[in-house]
Order: sequence, then structure tokens, then C-alpha cells
Amino acid sequence: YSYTKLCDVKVRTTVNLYAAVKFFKPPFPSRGTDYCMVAKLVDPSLDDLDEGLKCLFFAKEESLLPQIYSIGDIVRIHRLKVDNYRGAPQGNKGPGFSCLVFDGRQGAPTQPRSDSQNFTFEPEDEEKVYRLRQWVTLTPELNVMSCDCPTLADVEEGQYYNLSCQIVSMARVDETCVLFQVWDGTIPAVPFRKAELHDLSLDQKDDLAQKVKGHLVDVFIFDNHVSTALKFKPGDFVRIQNLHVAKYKPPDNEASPTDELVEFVVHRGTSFGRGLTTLSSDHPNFKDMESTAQGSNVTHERDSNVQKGNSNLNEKNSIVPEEGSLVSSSNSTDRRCLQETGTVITGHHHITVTPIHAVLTHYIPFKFRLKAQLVDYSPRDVREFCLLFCYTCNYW
DNA sequence: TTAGGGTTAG
Repeated sequence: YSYTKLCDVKVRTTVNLYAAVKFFKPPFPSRGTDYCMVAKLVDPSLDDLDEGLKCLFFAKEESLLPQIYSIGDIVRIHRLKVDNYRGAPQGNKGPGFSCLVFDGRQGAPTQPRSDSQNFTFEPEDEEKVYRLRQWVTLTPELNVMSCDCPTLADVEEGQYYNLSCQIVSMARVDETCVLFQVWDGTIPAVPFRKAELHDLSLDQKDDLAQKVKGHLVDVFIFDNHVSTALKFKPGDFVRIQNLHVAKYKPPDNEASPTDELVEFVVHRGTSFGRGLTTLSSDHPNFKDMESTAQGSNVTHERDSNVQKGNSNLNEKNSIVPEEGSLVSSSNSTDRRCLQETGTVITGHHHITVTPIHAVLTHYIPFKFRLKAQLVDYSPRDVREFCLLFCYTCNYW
């Protein structure tokens, strides 16, 4: 196969491509007979990532669509038919269309997710995946899963979020609405609406519900997302795209509470990729949650945890420097090398210096060498993590 | 055929 760079793609041709996913709508049932999925693809040949190739896919089953789970995923597409839609190129399924999808994170397995049983996968394919992963790692717009992962503690009224969380319980509210009770290890700083549970039959994972009591948040999922929601079960991990933190307007017959409430809503439609997608529980977004679940503070009630949520946020914002704020120190390093003896090498010079971005997005534990500017550190006092003790005089 | 990225209105 020969692969076309995106900058060379022309309308009324059929091409093979390697590219990364810049935007996608999770599969949704169309008003016709098929599931629909929308994706925008980019590669390093484009000057501007906004100029990516928009693609439109239909299939009878979700499993027959490209298995895109995340922005930054890498796709290999064979026989993409490029048509003209409103003056711009649009990728569609051509005869013999096939698509492989790879995790875009460095260090992740190169096992492709395929929309068909039969596919070829040669060593040169693996090489192409490695190359694109390197580019994806260094392209912040393609790393939203690792960098832009807001928690429930971060939400503000009126805003939209992509939230990664675990489903603890769920219930069918009515024809047009499903309730998820979810948690992500944090607690919203804003008071929020909770569903009336009396009339609902709640499908719950009891052991989990017990463990995360006090961390549950109610999410109301409407209309075209109901069928997607019902495919999930308690215990599943889910990425909720375009979750609206809406100002709650109580109905007239309801006594309005003293506090203004927000409600967590997944509205009708697919704008901005709105929808639900499954996430594997080993996703890095969940590593903090696990420790919260096992910790003792999980059963604390909301108010006592508000502060905790905020301090998490501060930590996130202060310790990780922005991309591009790395201090170049090659000169000082060179001088330091000259001062050291030839037998003691502490700088691990043979290991390539890695951007912080690559560390944050790496799939598995790994060794890195960083050059970075220290912005903050904690604990500030050694006595916060050391116990001074002397075996001879029993000082402590 | 569907939908064709760019917010519901609970």
C-alpha cells in the first residue's frame, strides 16, 4: 500500500492514509438504518491542524465503524473515497474500505482495533504507528485525554466538560431519560441536583456504592443517548463527552431550595462530540481515583471535601509547567560535565532528554530524563515526611 | 438513505 499525506489529498480520488484523530463524534444511531460516526483526521503534513480531513462513516453495527476511542488515536485507512461536500474534501467509505485504529500514546500496545476480521499488519505499519505517536505526543491539541482532564471538583455552572468517571448505579427515569450515578474521586464545589429515587428501580453495584458513598453525582442522560447509556452497566468506566453543568430550574410545584443548584446533563444531539464512550479502567485518568477509593477519606461528606477538591486543582496547575516553559540549560550541563570525574556519571547522558509532555502521556511506567524548571515542591518542610529518630539516645 | 463537528433548553 502507498499512503497519501493529508496535504496531498484531492477530491474525487480514493486514498490510503495514516493519520491521527483530532475530533470525533462517538457512534450514534442515525435516523436511517445505520450508525453514524464523524471524525476529523490530521497528520504532520498539515500546516494548520484546523485543516484536517473531515470523514463521515456509516455502518450497520457500531463494531463495524472505525474503533476510535479517543482524540489522539491513530488510524490506518484503506480505500477512503474523498468527495466534495460544500466545497471541502470529505472522506467516505469506498468499496473495500477498512480501518485500523491504534492507541496514540507512546508505550501503548500496537495491537490494532479493527472493523473487520481480516487485515494485514506488517512491521512497516508498526514503524508508521511509532512515528505518528511521537508526533501526537508533541502535539498538545491531540493530547486532551491526558492534559485536559477536568474532574467533578473543577466544574462550574454553565460550562461543558469531558468527564471520565465510573458508573456506580443507573436507572431508567422515563422514555427519554436515563440516570447515571457516577463518581470520579472528587466532589463538586457547587451544590447539584440529585434525582428522586423513590419511584426508580436502581441498578447498583452494591460493594462499589458502599465504598464511594458521599462521592456520587447524578447525571441525567437524554433522548438519543438513552440507547447508548443502556448498554453500560454499573461498575463500567465511561467518558462523558460534552457534559453540561446546567443551572437547575426547579419546576413551579417544587419548593425552591435556598442554594442555587446545578444539574449534570447530557442533552439531545451530538454537537461537540456529545455522547458516551467506554473507557478501560487502566486509563491514566483513573489512577488517582483508585487511591481515593482505597483511602479512608472516601466516606467524608461533601462540605469537608470541598477544600480537597480545590487543593487538587491548585496542585495540578502549579506543579506542571506549561509546554514551552522548559529552560534550556545545555551550556551549563556541558560545563558541569567537564568538572566531573570520568568515572562518576550521574546525568545519564546516554538517555535522550524527554519533554514533560511525553512523561504525562506515556502509557506504562517508564524511565525518563527531564530538563525542567522547578516551579513548586511539597512537602515544604522535611519534618512533614521524616521522623527524626536516634537508636543510641532514643531521640525522636 | 442516514449526516455532513461547532451546544439543550429537561
